[in-house]
Amino acid sequence: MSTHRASISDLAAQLNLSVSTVSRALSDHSRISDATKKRVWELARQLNYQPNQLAAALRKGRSNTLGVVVPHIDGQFFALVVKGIETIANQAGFNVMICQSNEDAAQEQKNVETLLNAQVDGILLSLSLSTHDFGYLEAIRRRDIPVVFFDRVVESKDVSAVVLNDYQGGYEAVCHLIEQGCRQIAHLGGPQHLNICRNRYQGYADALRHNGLPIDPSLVNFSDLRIQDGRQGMETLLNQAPQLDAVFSCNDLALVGAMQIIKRRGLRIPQDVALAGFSNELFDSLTEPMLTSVDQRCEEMGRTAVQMLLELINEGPTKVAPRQVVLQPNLLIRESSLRTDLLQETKA
Amino acid sequence: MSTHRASISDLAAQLNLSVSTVSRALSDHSRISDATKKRVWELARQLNYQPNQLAAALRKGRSNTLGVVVPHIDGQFFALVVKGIETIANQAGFNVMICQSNEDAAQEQKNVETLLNAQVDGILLSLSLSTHDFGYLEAIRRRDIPVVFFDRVVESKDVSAVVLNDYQGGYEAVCHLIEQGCRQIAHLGGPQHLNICRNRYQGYADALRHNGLPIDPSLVNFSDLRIQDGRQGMETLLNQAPQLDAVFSCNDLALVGAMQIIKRRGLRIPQDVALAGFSNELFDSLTEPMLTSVDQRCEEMGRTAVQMLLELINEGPTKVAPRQVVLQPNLLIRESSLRTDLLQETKA
DNA sequence: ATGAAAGCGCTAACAT
DNA sequence: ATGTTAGCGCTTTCAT
Repeated sequence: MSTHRASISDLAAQLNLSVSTVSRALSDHSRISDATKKRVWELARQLNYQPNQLAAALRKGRSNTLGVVVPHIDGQFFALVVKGIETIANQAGFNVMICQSNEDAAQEQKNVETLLNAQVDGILLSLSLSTHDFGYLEAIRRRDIPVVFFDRVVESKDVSAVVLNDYQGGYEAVCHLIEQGCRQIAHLGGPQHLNICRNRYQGYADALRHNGLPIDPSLVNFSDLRIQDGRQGMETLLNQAPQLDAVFSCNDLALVGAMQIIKRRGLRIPQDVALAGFSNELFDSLTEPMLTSVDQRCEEMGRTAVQMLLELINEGPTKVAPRQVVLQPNLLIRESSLRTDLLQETKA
Repeated sequence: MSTHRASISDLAAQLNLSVSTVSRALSDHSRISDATKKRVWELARQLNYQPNQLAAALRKGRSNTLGVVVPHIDGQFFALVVKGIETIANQAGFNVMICQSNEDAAQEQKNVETLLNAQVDGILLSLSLSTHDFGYLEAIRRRDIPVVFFDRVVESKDVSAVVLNDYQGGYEAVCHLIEQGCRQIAHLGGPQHLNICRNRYQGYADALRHNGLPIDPSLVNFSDLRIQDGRQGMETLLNQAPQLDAVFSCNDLALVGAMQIIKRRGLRIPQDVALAGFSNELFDSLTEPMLTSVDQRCEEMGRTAVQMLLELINEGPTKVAPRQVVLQPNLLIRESSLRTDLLQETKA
């Protein structure tokens, strides 16, 4: 017995049928007799027939494969988004090819080309931090391959995209701190050329304003939000505004740094200083106290993005108008901000 | 101008050449004149010709795609392994398709079938926790598709695999604790039916033995190693062996739980109790004190596994004998175990 | 140095 | 209900 893989024509030959009949039988075509179908299926099982998807893809002009480009796959956020993408894509019978741009615009462009050459049916794309020139995206449009952006998106009404409402996340977190009785709320902000950081800051500012609180520049510190930036930022804030009673951070890493400084100074969390961050990182439940944070609904973002993409693929990119979906964030209240007894720990 | 994608025959028609000549020119065949090559390349550039890899793959019987099956993609470990895999695979001109089994044996089998149907040239596989029946792997062998296992492997000399030396990791961590002056070293162990947990425990036991220390059952606690297991395990250990002066944990999550209990009891780390864990999780540098841990060389594992797979693909699976690569772990010493002044913080 | 022709395995008109 | 035929875009023998 050879190691030869059974093909449709093998089945056809053994059954004295034409390849087309076998092909139809395999796909349960309505005008093939039940008897024939049974014979075909039985032999296919026996010979362990597996369709050659490459050939089918070539013929049909459709690979049943989706391409994904993310800045990186390590780190909680994109890993979860990808998980969401895979779940839905597989359910719909699509394979997924994942590429990492490593935050590099050139690599991102190469990734896209790779995916196009692999004849993917659609692309899910989250831009690298260094991508400023979007010209190369023309290549995708020229090929009529649908694209859906997620999280890091081209800000345009002409593209399909799904993003989180970062503004709302900041707004809710700060409102929560105010509800807990905080009145001097500081902010650790990120690079303001990034829309997510800008929006979170805007949410912070508006929450203060709507509650009749002033925006005090000495309560705001911008940085790159690494852990050491959080430490340094907190030192600065405590020096120039020792009366502060809460911190809202644009990410959780900087918040951990801030927390270290606060503890070191002998201040109590949340009684003296309440803390809230952004991203609901895994470690938020490992610190003491556990950190309140805005959840970004990563998996949902992934699921939504694929659903939009599948729609574009099935309807044809010209028929469906581009739209922008905005997901609502989910504030997870933990010990670091809860001054009352009720501890609301939702999900993870 | 149509949205039609240029194909080889388009180029051939426009240049009054045959498709075969154009095909050869594009692949820089030696017996095509430089003049012709230049004409072909020029027009290809103009028309933005992109080869249809599907067609080439069908013809060549080679898809230039590798399949990867991991238990899950979130979580530091596999994300980093995948990163390593992608790096090398892309360098070698291979695409990568990633599937998640979600620790489910049935899903894992489906993933493998999906990859085989997608005509991948090789498969990288890390087994799910629930995989006990390896019969389905026969399907891969029947197709002569090379496979390399990593981390969670089939323990057999007949398969190619790359794993970490978990025994050595446990051994080194415990030797380090002994060097720091600890003599009553406790162990938080994982499920002993998992070879990684068993090996780490063996490393612990042998390190004690080789240093003339007794193995005291009241210093050992087995669990599933979630954070709450770590807390509970530590309570138990401290109750039944209050004299303990160090803990080696089979993973870092349980160690965090243990740390919380130790702090709560007012014991100092590392002066009263020194701590060492396993996996070098991201949060190890966020806790106070920072946690000593055994790094698993995730990216290197990924890189090594692809290299082995590419070798199998290029040489043919029958020509290269299966081999098992064992990577040496890397102990990262941080504050939680360092009783002297020298703080050795290597890499991240 | 170039061309003609076959074929990878499949699907889908277009017959009958 | 089944068969015939063409072709997806490419590579590769075999000619010349």
